[in-house]
Amino acid sequence: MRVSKMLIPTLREVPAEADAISHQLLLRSGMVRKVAAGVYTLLPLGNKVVKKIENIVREEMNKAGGVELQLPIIQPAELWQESGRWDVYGPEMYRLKDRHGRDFCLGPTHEELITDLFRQEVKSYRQLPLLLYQVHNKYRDERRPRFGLLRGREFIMKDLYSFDKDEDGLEESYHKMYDAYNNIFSRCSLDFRAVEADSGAIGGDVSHEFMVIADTGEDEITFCSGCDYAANIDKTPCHSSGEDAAVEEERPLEKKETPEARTVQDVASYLGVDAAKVIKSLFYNADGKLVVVLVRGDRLVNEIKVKNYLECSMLEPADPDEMRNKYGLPMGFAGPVHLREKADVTILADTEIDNLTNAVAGANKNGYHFVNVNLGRDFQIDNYGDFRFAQVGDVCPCCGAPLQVQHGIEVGHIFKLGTKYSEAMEATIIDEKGKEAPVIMGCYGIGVTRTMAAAVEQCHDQDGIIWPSAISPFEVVIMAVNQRDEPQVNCATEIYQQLVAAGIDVLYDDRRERPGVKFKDADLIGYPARVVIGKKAITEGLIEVKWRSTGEMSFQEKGNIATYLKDALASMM
RNA sequence: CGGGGUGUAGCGUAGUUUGGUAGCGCGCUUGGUUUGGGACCAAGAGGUCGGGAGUUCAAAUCUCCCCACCCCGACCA
Repeated sequence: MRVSKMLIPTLREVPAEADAISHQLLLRSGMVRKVAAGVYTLLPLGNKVVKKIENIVREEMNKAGGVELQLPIIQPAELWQESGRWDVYGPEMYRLKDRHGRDFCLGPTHEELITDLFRQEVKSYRQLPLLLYQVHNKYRDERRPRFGLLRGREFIMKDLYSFDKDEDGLEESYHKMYDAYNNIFSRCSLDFRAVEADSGAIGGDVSHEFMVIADTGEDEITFCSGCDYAANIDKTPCHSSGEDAAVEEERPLEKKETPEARTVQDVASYLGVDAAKVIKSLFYNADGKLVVVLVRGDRLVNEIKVKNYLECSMLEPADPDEMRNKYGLPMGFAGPVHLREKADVTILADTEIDNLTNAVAGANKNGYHFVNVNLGRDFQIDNYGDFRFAQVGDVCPCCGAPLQVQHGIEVGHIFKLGTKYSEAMEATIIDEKGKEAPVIMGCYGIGVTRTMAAAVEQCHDQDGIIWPSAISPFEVVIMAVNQRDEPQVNCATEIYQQLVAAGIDVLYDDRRERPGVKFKDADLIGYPARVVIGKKAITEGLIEVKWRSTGEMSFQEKGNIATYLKDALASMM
């Protein structure tokens, strides 16, 4: 392909709307353009990257026994009503009506459609296992699309659904996908990690996320320095570190004035104590019931753990006005002591609260805190539990070694669904004994466009993108220093044709631009290899090759160039 | 949805406080010179100043309403 026939609108300056580095570079390198918030056009180069990722995904899915099909984007409401998700999904789902007033949605996901297809077409265990997948657009009206392609409202996803006759079959399908996902992201040359994850609203008990490691990632993951353990921080269990506070004699409860000290930090510094000595009391509305969660002042409440413990469908911070007006509990000064006298409230305490002696807690009076608060003597709780977020240095739940924390971008997520959808939608199969039972399902997603953006987040420098060769829009860019110099042009054309013939994905920058412009664009776009035809090529038959990732430059014999590039690129895969 | 911010040519921006009829850099077009890291000279084209209403002799600038986009939070298979 020649640049003169492409559309590669590179930008010299960073568009003001882009903050995330991948967003900036994808715009500047002429790969994508924004159409609306979270909606993007893939320009030729961006489209090519997407196709390369999709092909890797397809190859690995097919290798694992997957079969590709394509489900519609427009989906009838009836199927969603059947699964119960029409009412549950909320405003994130794009809903529309046809001319007859019938309800439809733009598919945010495809469990309903695949389950519907399955129940109509598959009846017998003999047809299982079945792994069906598609690579298609998904639509989610995110409250806040952000970071360019990392969180869009329209995006490309590969989703595969597994159908098995029993748990063992599901286990096998799940492992096939787990392995395939590892292969996919390895082939994309990404630094990633598979981590245990919360299965969330989709249901099921086992779930893994595939995280591309990047400081800018929205997710946090914990991993062990001593063993293989790795998990989403939402899911990481916290065990007591064993470092019980030094045994201290309980001192008498005392109320102290702490004007304007609302945050743990304020209170701790005002009273001159460590934040870990303060009991943080966070009030929640859990399906309409008031709940307070107590954690140490230096800890954060993990609302997912609270929600899972309470088995409630809604958990949100209690309304400060209601707290004050209805119960007389002032925000910032509320605490567990004498709390029950004021409100009917469930009191949950993180396990670490048990270790506190002579702690500090809000006095439920504006401008006051209690000091020397002791559990049992001064307040009671309903239950202990693990309600906090893990932190760096916490003990690994598997081996006890200290945990590390990194940020990541979720590019893949695999779930065991079980019978959630097959039961709701009566997708059953006949087993060996002639008995009818709901089919056992799993679902496995990869965000394709997100993977492209994640790769850029991870692979770039101050000059631009550094594509891993497997997903680069082209493997090699070739150019003449002077596109008006006939010998150079002839030589460049000749080598370009050689490379094409050798099966290398090569782009010829045949623009009559000055070399600096073409060099800058090559660096910005990030082709793995750059071939330059200069004077030396004409006088000595030596061709310059420069590698984007290392900056390494060398001269190759004109006759060897295709072989050299082919070998070098192969060794990078 | 709450908080904050920004909308001026394709991109980046000045001008807004203190109202006087829009400027700069890059890019684009034409001609010429140049050709190993975003060239130079000359001549040009390109703007409903996000939209609407209002105040005023006069609005990019002041007032009100709306919209879009970005950031933080909440939310999220």
